[in-house]
Amino acid sequence: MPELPEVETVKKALAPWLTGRKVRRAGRVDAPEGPKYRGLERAAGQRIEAVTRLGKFIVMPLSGGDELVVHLGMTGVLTGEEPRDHVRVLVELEGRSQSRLWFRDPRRFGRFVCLGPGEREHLPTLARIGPEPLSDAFAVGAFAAALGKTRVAVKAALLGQRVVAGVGNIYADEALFRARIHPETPSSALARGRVAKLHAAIREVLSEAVADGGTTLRDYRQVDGSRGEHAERLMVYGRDGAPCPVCGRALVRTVIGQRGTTFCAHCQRR
DNA sequence: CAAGATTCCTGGTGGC
DNA sequence: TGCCACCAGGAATCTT
Repeated sequence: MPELPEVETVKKALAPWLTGRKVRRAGRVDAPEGPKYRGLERAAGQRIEAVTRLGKFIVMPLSGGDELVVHLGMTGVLTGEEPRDHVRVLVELEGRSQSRLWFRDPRRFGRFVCLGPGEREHLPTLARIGPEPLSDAFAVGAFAAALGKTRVAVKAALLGQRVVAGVGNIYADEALFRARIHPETPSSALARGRVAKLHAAIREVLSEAVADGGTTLRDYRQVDGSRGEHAERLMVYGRDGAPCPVCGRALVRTVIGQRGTTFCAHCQRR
């Protein structure tokens, strides 16, 4: 799924293309009216001042004070080449070259909206997003304090986006494996040393995946259509039944917070 | 408020 | 081009 490394890769490709361009028109294509595509018409006439990322959200501040916000969901793809089907949003830019940005999203779990000042409450997760894991804002002390506030499974806490931004199902499993932490461990039960290991593991896993251009399992693609190469380096995600890379015992699968979870019951302890 | 459950959606998969 | 039930999953929304 598109998580921080995938969205970061997309953002890097979009930034040189879109920054400074003026929106001629933006709107829904093959999609029903609704909160997932709200307010797009308002982007017309405004210049894209920057292409940034907050967790899994792509945020583009506009010259008129609004902002375009995109979440890729599970299957969302941003592209400069016209897709054959499942186009949800089209943004037309002023100028002759590369003047169309398409949002293709077969499953429609993604969002593409234009928000005015103070309207981020329309995206509650964005409004309460946690610190960026690859920035200095992600401090061990604050991470420990946030984890200490709840007894939900540590994996569920990581997926919540409030303790740390941008971690999804793939990298939660990978980080917990590296930190040798059982995914069902109550968040607040983690000793400080283990929190520090998890903090480091999250940063390692995400930065390595960013260097690989993300993880392509099925739908995710870089903006130029190429695959992210991190899939072959995954140690546990999607590998249930395969041998643990460390101890060789079969990796097991369970469900935590309605999410498939793969881990090593021997190496990862509560 | 916290925590868990449900919902959205459709391509891919596996069983028959 | 066989048919079809079932699954995956991020975030919003609903329920407890």
